[in-house]
Amino acid sequence: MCGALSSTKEVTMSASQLRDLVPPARGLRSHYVAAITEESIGQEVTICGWINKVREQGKQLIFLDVRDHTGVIQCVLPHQEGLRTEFVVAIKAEVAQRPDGTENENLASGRVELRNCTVEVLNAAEPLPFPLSDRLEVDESTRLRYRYLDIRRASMQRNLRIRSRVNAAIRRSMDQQGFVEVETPLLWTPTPEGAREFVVPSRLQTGQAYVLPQSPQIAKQLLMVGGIDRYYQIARCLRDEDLRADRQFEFTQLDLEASFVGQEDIMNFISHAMASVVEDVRGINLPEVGEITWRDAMDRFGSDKPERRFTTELIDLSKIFASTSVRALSAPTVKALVAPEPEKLSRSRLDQLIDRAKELGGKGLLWLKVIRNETGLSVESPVAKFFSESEISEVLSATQATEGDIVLIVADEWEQAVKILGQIRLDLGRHLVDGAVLDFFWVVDFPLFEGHDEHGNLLSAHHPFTMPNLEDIELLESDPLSVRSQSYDLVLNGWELGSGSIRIHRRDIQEKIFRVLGISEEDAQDRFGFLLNAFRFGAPPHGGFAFGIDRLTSILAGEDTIREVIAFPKTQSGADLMTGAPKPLPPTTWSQLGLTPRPQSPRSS
RNA sequence: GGACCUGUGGUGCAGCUUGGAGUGCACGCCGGCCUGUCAAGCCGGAGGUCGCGGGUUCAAAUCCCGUCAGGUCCGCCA
Repeated sequence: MCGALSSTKEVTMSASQLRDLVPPARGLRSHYVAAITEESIGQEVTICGWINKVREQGKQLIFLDVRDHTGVIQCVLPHQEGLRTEFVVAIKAEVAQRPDGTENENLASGRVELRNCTVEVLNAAEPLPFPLSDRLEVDESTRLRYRYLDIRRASMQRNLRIRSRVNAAIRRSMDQQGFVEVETPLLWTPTPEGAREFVVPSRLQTGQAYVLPQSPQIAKQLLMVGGIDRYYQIARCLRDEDLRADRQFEFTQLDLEASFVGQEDIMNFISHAMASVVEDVRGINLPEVGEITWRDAMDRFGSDKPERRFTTELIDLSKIFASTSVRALSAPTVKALVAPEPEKLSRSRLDQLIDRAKELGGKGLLWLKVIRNETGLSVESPVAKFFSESEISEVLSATQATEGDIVLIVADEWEQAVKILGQIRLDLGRHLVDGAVLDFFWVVDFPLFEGHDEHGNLLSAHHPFTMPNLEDIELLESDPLSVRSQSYDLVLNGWELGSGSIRIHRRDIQEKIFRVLGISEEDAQDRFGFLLNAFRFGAPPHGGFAFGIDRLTSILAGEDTIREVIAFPKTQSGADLMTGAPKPLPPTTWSQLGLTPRPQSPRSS
């Protein structure tokens, strides 16, 4: 999608705010277009940019719309051959008031025009392969093939400039809060667990490889041992995982870590940065960022990153069906959702929802349509006949559903049930939200562990250095799955912007955690010995956070995918359509690395 | 690894269900006209391997199979 006319985009940056961004002109130009106003009438100016449109009006009159990144202005000149769209020009001219009745209110510069123009063509241009107008939709692969042209479009200009301001606001906030920007290596070593990493074979030591960091996690903890106290970095992270609308191989995080502080302090640091960004980009004061516990988020919204901008919540029916004879509902947890816009749920749409529930790993989904008959409210459903009278009336009272409503029900293990219904809640309601609203909040009290691996060992929910909640430390051996961690996520509009935790700095607790994770001492030494060694020499208590700047920027820009806020993104299959990367390498390059590629990959054959 | 959607002059679409000549619309491009246009207008013109390969058929953009590319999602992403 590249439509730039949605309301969210208009609230992002007004014309007057844009004008504030216009830098002083230098070089060939005396003015940026947005700096030319009615106050400039009578002045001589030189503007530089691209011809946006040529309107020939006969032999004696041509209108040229000239564009720079700040705006478009009309130039009036007598007939002149050889001017075409997207030619690069410098125009020396006089600013004049437009004649009465010819003002254009759709143009910021529409009350003035340039006259007595001297047009210098700095460079010609062939006709473009696609129109640059934001009003016209263009296939994304075409845009990516000619990304340098796509970037000329107003929406990309705006998005990349918003991104720059996001970065600047973050740096300002971090600086104010006493954080030190430290760069960490890109060519590094594998980190424990987590995402698949990109590998860079070593030429000097063939057979060995560096790994590109999925995040600077370990590095920043080492900086705490090094006494940096408050570190941050706008860091590129690389993960060799499948791409999505909100995921690229390489993405950018604000990464920070601080010593001698607790969870609330870290959350305050981040909230300060967010407030700084929102104030800069949206011009509004961010209200205090609220909190919700993980348990609460899952129970009410079926997600650890709830979209709260529409109010439909999951309703617990487990008690009603605790001893039911409806076989599909005999499960530990029974959750219900009163569908928004039930009139849109045709029989076939409901069948799709059942398939969706199965796709999400569930056994299915029941639906009850609430109808009115002689005796009052009742339900219509393929499974209605299995329900007892009292079950139906209890469901109706628990859900407050009325005539015409459709109640969707999922029964399963608690986490499975809420997740499935939570996703369906999103599928049905996501389009109902007000795009201009920013709903920031913290999710806290995550569990320390999530389930077991194939060997029966516990799995870290965050990472193995996450500090348990000290109140729960006794439960580590007896009931580990109920141990809460000192970790926290920041959620914005149903997207997980980022997460963080207080780290373990005490050896005894770390050993205990490794034990329940099934990581032996040798194992630990082998995988992250350098970190454990560092911790032997006086590691301060510390914790940190990281959040995705691509996601934050795309939300602030009102875009649906992070590709819209990345200058040169890759496609879902990891290709760069402009350069053709990834490409085959010449045999000598492989052999220098001590590698032999498999003769033919399915892709290149 | 899997599911679904899309692929038609430079761009965006329609045509596909129900097979019958590359048929249509809008934008752009080229030429002409036009002295106040601004999504300019009017007239004329050029531009196509219907993603690719195979099959069915007298006949395929259309039906079937495969494949490639792009997208959305599941798995994956501590």
